[in-house]
Amino acid sequence: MPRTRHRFPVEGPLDLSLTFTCGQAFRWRLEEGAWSGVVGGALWRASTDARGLVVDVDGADPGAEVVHRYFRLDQPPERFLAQAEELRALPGFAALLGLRLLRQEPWETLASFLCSAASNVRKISGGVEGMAAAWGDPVRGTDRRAFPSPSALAGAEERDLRALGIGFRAPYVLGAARRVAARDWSWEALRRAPIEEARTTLRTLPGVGPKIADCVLLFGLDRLDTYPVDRWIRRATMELTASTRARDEDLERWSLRLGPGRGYLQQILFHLRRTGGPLPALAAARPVGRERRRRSA
DNA sequence: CCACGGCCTGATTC
DNA sequence: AGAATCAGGCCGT
Repeated sequence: MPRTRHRFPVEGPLDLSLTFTCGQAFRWRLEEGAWSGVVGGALWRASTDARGLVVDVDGADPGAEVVHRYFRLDQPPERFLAQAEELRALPGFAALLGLRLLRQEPWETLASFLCSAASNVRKISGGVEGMAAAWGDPVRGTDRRAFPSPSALAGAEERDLRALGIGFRAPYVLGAARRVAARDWSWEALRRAPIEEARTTLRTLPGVGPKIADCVLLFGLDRLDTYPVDRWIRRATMELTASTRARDEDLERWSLRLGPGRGYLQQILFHLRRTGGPLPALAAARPVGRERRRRSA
């Protein structure tokens, strides 16, 4: 079986464990000391050594450039911190800079996050892996399968999807697969569209609201100028700004100050809040949204 | 515009 | 133990 080894020097910290388990991707697992995951039609095995990142590919090799881009090695973390001096100083923040935002395939990202509503990483992974097992093409030389195409999934029966444990999300995945498989759907157009237009288009898909639309843009369409507001980010941002009555929309507007790389910061804040508990208010904190006016004396 | 309950299901909590 | 309760939302009312 074909196997290709790619090596890359890495600028800045890289923490594969954090990167694969932080909840942006769902098909990576630790096996025999290396992280292995299916990307496209091949099995990748990733590890680090003193010289940087090592990726062994089983199956059709996509080429070094594709692997390099997948790991976003062209954009080291430092690049995203220019407008986030205050966040850098948060306890525990610096240790998370090894988290890298992957560039994933948009359809797989969409299907995965459709399964994320009121769920958790473990359960989402089960659903995603189950879809691959049932409708994906085998990866030669391995026991795993590629994530199925929209048209492959569009032909599935809802009960078979439900059998994977994704529950009420099954019709969303099916409906979205059918729409995306249609001729008039274009991921490339979405990549180039103004951000609001892209969000609006994504939200026409069943099961896609503001949060999932932003996740697809952030993780699947290389749009780091998004700030998906979920439960955890809501809490984190409210605490950072000392707010009590902010709407998601207000929190998102606040995030604009974090700059065009705010999506990366969002993922770090997500992990920080989820694993570390409440965050301290920033020095310059000012409540956002519909706070009651302080009565003047 | 806002608030609320329902939705599958499995893990955690009481 | 067996019954609530809760999860990285969305949708309809």
